Amino acid sequence: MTQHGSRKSASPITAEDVARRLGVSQSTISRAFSPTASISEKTKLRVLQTANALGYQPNVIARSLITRRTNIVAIVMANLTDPFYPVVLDALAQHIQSRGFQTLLFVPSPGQALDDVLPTLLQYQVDAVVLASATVSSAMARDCAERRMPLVLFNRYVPGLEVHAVACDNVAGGRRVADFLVASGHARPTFIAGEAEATTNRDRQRGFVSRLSELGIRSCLIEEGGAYSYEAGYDATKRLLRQRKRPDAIFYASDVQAFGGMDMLRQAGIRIPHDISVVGYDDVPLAAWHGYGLTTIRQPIPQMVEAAVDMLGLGHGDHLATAPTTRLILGTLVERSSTTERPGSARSKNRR
Amino acid sequence: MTQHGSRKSASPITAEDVARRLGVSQSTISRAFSPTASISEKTKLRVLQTANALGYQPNVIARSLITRRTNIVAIVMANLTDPFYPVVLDALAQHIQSRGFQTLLFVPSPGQALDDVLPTLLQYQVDAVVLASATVSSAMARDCAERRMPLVLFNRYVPGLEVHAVACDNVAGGRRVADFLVASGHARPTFIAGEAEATTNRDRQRGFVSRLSELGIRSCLIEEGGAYSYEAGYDATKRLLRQRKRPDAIFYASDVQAFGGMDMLRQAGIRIPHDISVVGYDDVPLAAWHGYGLTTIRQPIPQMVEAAVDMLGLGHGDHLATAPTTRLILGTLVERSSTTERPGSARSKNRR
DNA sequence: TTGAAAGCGCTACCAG
DNA sequence: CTGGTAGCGCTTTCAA
Repeated sequence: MTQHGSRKSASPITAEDVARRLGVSQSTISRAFSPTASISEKTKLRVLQTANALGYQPNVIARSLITRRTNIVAIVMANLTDPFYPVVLDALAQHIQSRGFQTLLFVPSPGQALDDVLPTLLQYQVDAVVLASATVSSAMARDCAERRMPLVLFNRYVPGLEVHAVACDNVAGGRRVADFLVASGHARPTFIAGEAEATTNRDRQRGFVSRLSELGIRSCLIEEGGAYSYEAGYDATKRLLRQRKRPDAIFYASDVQAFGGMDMLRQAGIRIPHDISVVGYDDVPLAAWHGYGLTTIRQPIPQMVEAAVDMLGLGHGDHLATAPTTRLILGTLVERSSTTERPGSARSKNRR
Repeated sequence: MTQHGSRKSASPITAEDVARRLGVSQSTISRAFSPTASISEKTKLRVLQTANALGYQPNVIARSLITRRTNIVAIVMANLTDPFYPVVLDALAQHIQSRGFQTLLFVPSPGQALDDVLPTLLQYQVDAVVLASATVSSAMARDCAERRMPLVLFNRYVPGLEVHAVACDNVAGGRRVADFLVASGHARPTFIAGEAEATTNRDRQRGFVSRLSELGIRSCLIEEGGAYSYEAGYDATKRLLRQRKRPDAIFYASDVQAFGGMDMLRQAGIRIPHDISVVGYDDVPLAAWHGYGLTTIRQPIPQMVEAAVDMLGLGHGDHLATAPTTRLILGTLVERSSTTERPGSARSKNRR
């Protein structure tokens, strides 16, 4: 239908070209592509028609120079090899696109500090930034605030800092797991931690331990994991098994670690859930696979993504209006085959 | 060290601001940020210093308007939930960044045609496009060529079309698996296909079947998978097991399918590799996990990514010089615990 | 409703 | 080496 071609031009067609062809002013071309501009339906049609015939499309880069909005949102995300983040990225990118924005992805290289990447993104005049990797220093947060640059932390937050953030309610998640394990009759639960510094890790641990304590279990064993990774889960579990007293349940700070742990347990001849129940956190797609059937806390990615994008206040400048807040969203426990009732359990019903 | 701040300006600092402050021309500021421009070391230092003090950074959007290069590469990628692509994206993005470019990520929504997204990307004046999702129509390829827009297909190609493409040599990969399985004494191999239309799938099947045939096995069973997914592998395997004669080896068109298949086989009480050997394709990180230990063809992602980025000819315009070519890169077989020697095997050595 | 003109922030060319 | 000047392609006044 459209017939581009013929022109072997390296330099693309401009509004000027279309204008000349139609014998109208260049402004008229511009107006034809602006929904709010006042232009007669008739000329608008003529313009769009020949624009299409010539293969003309407005140069949004040039536009952004005057409108001061690029319609680009930056996403900073490392950990792409962790199965959790691709799901987040997929949801984020699609959500952003559906609002008419594009996604500039930044993947920090291993040693790269965030302080390096933010200036680069700012140079690109992005309209907003989502940080799903590392956190932000107070200096950078201030910088962004001064530049009126919407910034939201995803799945992390900085306690004392005035920054928008959205995360799963990890404390509540940890508590939920404690409730669940105790209710199903577990007496010697263990927590295997993840990335030591991460708020996610700390909150999950804190919620878990404190709730256990409230329920009368004060001796929760804690094994450091060191990282949110398969190997970390595997190794930590190996270390754990050297202890004299074996736990009857293990709560891993993340699903990937749980997978490593489950593989380790099975190698050691320990049956799941018969000998040890296993619980993870995230509910990555893998958790539902038959090979694992992992009971876990589901991070409500759709809601989290929606909240994050809302906070950016794309389009209207209402981001500026709202004071920086941390939105915590409740996860839900998804019960699968990696956990079971222990004798003496308070619950009598069987499930699923 | 740097002291931004003080200015509560919503409008960012421009080169003009810095110039005024220093009592020099705006051109001088520009030159200080251009490596090739001729400017005395002394004034350059002065400029950079006060620029830094004022928090000034060149607006690359404005720059790109005149240089006609945005230093942005677009990546189109769906399938983010397939464990293979995040690894690719990670490598691609980092590689692109290391060359001083940024990545504009486009994730097509489920039903969205590629014909929709390309115009959008072109509006953003990206310097190049990597297509790692779907393929390109000849009309679009022509469009890109006319606009001198470097375009490379990743992990796919269009047979009759003049477009740059890089992919694993899937035919060779399929043949390699055939060689391996026959050499290790397998007599009744089966292929479980993936996404029917994908060149990757077809090539793997073709290489596998043709090589088997050369080796004297003409009766290779083929089961349609329909998709590169865990469920597809699981279901296809279930169907397969209803056949009267059970295979002694299954080659899945992709790792994810193999995982689904392995879980199915185990549920059916079939031992891997004792009863059936399993081979996948991709070598996603998961394949190395203890729970699967999948023998598979490793896609050489680093080389593929490097080749792709080279083909884009970022920076110098040498993309235009080279005629569109399809670069196929050899994968390697990674042997793990999902395969074993069968009695009567030509190979006598045991392994790992 | 339309056209002319003034920039958005920058690079690039031209003199000096 | 530096300062002026002319745009890059577009949006947006301001008149007509």
